[in-house]
This record gives sequence, C-alpha cells and structure tokens, in this order.
Amino acid sequence: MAIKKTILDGNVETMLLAILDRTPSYGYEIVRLLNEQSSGVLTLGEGTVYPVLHRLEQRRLITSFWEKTDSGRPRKYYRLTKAGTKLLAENRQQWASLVQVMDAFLSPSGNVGSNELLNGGASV
Amino acid sequence: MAIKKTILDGNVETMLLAILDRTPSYGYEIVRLLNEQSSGVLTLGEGTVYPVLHRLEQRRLITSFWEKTDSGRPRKYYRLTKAGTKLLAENRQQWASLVQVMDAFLSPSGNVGSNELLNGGASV
DNA sequence: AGCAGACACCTTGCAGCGCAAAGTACCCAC
DNA sequence: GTGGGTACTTTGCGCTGCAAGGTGTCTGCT
Repeated sequence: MAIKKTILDGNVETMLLAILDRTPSYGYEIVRLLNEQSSGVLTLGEGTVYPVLHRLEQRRLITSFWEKTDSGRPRKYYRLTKAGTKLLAENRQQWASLVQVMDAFLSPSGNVGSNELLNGGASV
Repeated sequence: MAIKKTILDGNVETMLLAILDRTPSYGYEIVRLLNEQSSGVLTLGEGTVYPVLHRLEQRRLITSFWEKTDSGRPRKYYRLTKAGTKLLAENRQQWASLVQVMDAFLSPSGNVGSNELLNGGASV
C-alpha cells in the first residue's frame, strides 16, 4: 500500500531539499528518484513535485538554471541556496521531533511519559 | 522549537487513535496528554483536537458517551470502534513506511537505494 | 457578592499542502 | 505519422491543522 497523501504533508518539501543537498537535479529526475528509491512506497507524480519546486524557488530556498541536453527538451536544474540548507537542517530537527513523539504515542506498551524518552530531542 | 503544523498533517489522527486504543478518554484530557507527554514538542489547542474527534466520530472510527463528573461539566468520552482499531493498524503501517522513506532520503551519507533498507516495509 | 481561573465543550474561517488532470513541446523508432 | 519517452507547467479540489471566539459549570479568593 502506497503512502497516503495526508501524512506526506510538508515532508515532500524536506525530501526535495535533502535530494538537492546531495547534488543539483531537475524535476523529472527527482520524480523518478523518489518513486524508484522508495521501494514503491511513494508514487508521486509530476503534478506534485513541480509545484513544490516552484514554491521552494519563490521562497528563495532553491535556485534554478537551464541546461541544454542532447536529447529532448532542456532541463531546469535546481540547487540549494544558503537559506535552503538552513531550512533543511531545521526540517531534519522537526522530523526528529516528530519521530520521537510518534514513537512515544504509538508504542503499543503505552509507556508514554516514561522519562527515558524525554531527553533526546528538541533542545532548540 | 515546537513542531510545525504542516508535518503534523494526518498524524494527529493517528495519535488520537493510539491514545484511545489504550483507554477511552475525552477531549480536554487528550489535549493535556498530547502536550504534557511530548516534552513540549506538541502545543495543540482544543481547536485542533475537538474537530479531529468529531471527524473521527462521523467516520465511525470512534464512538462517544457522556459521563457525569462530580466536578464541573460532564465529559464526552470517546472509545475506538472496530473500524477505528483497524485504521490504527493501517496508520501504524503507513507511519512505518514514511519513517523508512524519510530515513533513506534524509540520511546524510546519501546511500539511498542501498538494498538493506528495502525489505522491512510495506509488504501490504 | 463578585471575579478569576480551572475544567470542559463547541464552531467558523483561513492557509497550506498533495495531487489528479490536462496541456505543451521535443525527439526517436517503427 | 503515430506512439512513447523525456521534460516542464498550470488549475482546481479536498483535506488538515489551527487561531480565534464562544458557552457553561464549579471552586476559591477577596
């Protein structure tokens, strides 16, 4: 079963930033990357990824530059800005916090609030 | 830094189900539970939790019953239905898948696609 | 008596995000 | 000349979290 859209909210942004943090890339390839390298868990279309890229660019978290190719249409490459790198770091932190909280509440044992859990996170 | 709303999308639902899976409870207490037992990571208000509860009830995932109390107003308790229990299981699976994917893409080393990661999840 | 504050519930309206759908355009192979 | 792969774009819908505002009860302080 593929992942439902609702719990993806906001995390697509983080994944794109993480991908672009490794190396500049372009929309079409990012879509392939996400779908192929997620064991079939993700099934994102272009209609999802492109708008996110546009949003990120408008917010100056990434910048774009066109590159000609031998085959087919030119590609619009994206690269992280400084602000993007910073946001990625924040998002990593956010994600870590969420994992911590979800783990606590989802633990079947129900030992939420056991203080062992409450030191590792969100010191910021 | 508290968690931003966007990445909470859908997960609040799962947390509520998980809480109610342990024991029936009521809105006001659930709000306290979430905020107190999350090391300050969550700062959810009643305006967030009550609508979710209503939604869940409409979808027949939980049922409610009023209980009188000695102090103050009566409480509206919620309890999981069979469908709710089933959805919780699904949501756990969804969450596990998301964690797997996010871990893969967020790993700084960039070794996404290393096949060690690709066995644990989403067999459903 | 009056008032604050904890308890407990509810609703409206907005903003953000994912995504399906539909469209444009180029190239290659048959 | 048509089908399919590459590549980018946009519009509009639905769902979700949440801020803001509101109702009502009881306890305790002054």
